[in-house]
Amino acid sequence: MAYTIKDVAKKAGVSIATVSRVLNNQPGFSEKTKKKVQHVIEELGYEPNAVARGLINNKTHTIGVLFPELSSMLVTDFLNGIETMAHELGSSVIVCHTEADGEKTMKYLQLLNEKRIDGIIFVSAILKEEYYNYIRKMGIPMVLLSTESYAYPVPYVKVNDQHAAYSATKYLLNKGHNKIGMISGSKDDLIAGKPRIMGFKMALKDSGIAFTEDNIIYSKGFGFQDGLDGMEKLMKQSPEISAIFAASDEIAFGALSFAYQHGIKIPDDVSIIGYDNLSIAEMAIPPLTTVGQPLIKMGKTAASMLFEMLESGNVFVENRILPHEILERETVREKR
Amino acid sequence: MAYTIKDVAKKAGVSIATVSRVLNNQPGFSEKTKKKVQHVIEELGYEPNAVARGLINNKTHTIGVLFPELSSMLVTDFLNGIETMAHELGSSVIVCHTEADGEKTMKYLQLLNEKRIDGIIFVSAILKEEYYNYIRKMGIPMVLLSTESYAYPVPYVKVNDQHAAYSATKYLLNKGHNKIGMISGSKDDLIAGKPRIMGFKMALKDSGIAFTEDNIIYSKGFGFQDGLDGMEKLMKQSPEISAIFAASDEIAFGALSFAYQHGIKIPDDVSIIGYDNLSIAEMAIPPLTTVGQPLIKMGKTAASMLFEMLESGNVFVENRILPHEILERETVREKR
DNA sequence: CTCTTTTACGTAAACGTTTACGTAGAGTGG
DNA sequence: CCACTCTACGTAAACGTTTACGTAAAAGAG
Repeated sequence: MAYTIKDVAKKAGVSIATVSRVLNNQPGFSEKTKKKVQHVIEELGYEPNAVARGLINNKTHTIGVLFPELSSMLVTDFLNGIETMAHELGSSVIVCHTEADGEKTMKYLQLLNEKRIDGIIFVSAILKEEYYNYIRKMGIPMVLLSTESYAYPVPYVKVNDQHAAYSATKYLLNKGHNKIGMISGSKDDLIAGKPRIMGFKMALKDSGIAFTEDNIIYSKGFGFQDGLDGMEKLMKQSPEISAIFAASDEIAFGALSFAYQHGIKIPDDVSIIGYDNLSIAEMAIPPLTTVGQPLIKMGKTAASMLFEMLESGNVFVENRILPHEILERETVREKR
Repeated sequence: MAYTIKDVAKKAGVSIATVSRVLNNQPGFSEKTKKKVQHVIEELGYEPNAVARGLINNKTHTIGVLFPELSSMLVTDFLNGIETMAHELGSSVIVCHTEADGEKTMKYLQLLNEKRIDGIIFVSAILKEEYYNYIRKMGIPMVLLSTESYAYPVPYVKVNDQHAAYSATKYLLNKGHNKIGMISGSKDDLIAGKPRIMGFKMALKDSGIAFTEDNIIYSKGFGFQDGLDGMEKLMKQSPEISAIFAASDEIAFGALSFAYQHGIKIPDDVSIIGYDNLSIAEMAIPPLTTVGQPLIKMGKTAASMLFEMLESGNVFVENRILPHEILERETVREKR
């Protein structure tokens, strides 16, 4: 069994209170006893028990992160950012993947509650009433990452999807394209679906280009297969378009693949711009032009916000809208 | 503040011992009091404090996972498997990314020790003496994932890299190629580097093909850039080869990209087989033929092993060599 | 030199559980 | 109806810390 504070106290010939004080740098000990205690600690290799500390301090220095899925490539970077910042601030991260399943999510929340974690980061999913109420009862701070809640006052960090989509579309317009299509995610998705569609439409409108429903494909999700299918439909439905805005990089990969399989040259025949800037975007063939979210930074920011709330005791903190940027690579070409 | 067992006891008119007994289904209470207690629990929404439980039971139902980096695409699937199995078995997962930094790793180990986690999964990195000794002192079980230790008796789960590399090479040979190159990782990497090189050489030898050092490029790591550079060197150095074994999928992507940029047709001019079967392998252009590791399954297996050790109290458990498989897609072609 | 303040501790309670032990009452066998 | 065994509890200690409170000695003020 590992040594306890008692062992240290006994060996150093002081009380456990004194040991605790030097451990936590609280006033009330002389330089001499400090040296003595530290020496014993060193000698025994004593390390304090965070569980016992957690019990009395009501603080576990652990936060929970809920992802809908661990397979999406977005989460890697988010997690990376969160973990880096959390560790920097002295906390550990427990990951949970809910598979976008309400029941599973509630089970996880219960587990996290029992573990008495300090805070929650909720990623890329809709914050249902049930979740919100439960977390509220837990009485710990929460921040949303890459999602937001219209119903509840929960701070979030995101990019402005509508602006970003607007930028992407505008970028294509500026390259001389005027027949532009979009492969969007679900139009019922209020977080990642609708705003991007809105941004797309708005950019067209602002450029005086008529929008027709034929130019947009609504897929179910934001995955590779959706891109593959979406591209097929779009090409059939609107063969005249010369550029496409894909609502995610994975969709763009699907579109790229379909194009490759059917002899459509990218960007010669049609230009494609993606959304996300996943690490593999630059590995694509050809390297994918995309509007990038600062994924790692977003993760870091979410973690910082959480710790800010933790320290200040505030239940709310300012939302953060991080800037997107367009990464010009090789899937978009000026229209001749 | 959340309710405690005392609140439940008082409200139910029993002692805390009784509440604890019904919570843990230990004998010593009547059906009637059980109902009564459960009713109060329901009513208050009481949930036990896992921290207090951890303190007295010396078990936190939490395991730690150490990754060298969270950005590699392998970890997503590993983590997915680990988290799924751990959760199934009632434990949470704390992720740590050590950035392959010894000092950082030790810091993490110390943190995990203080948190009194139940076990450790150590992924894709060399188990240094320092780490091993420390974990040993912690007195908790550990399993290695996608790595192994020659120096210490630690159970691991892996695929047989040498066999897998042999299979990959053999696959190319069977397609009629006899000038085969390899872009390997570091030859000093005893886990992922050397065995794959050995398998490659052995397959050539068994087919009676002379091996020349010109046909192999030793890169530093297993990333995209390594593939890009490696392909360039290889093409310059040995233009006669018709097929390439890439020691990782990311390397293969790099090679694919270089080929694309320089008008080398894959698989018409040269065939490529990768290693890993990352989820993006099938999104490549063209879809990447590769020898696949069952990544998620490996993660699950590692977690199962850890829990087996935890339950049985054994310090050791059988190693698991999981089968690899060749995924035939479109980057390898029969040689005319 | 005396009185007060400060310093440097020690003692013990508290955090929320589990569990060994004790005990009163019910049930059982003869 | 007695002796015994169960059953169904309650009491209190323990897990490893932190911290409020008490106190003796040292330091400082006059």
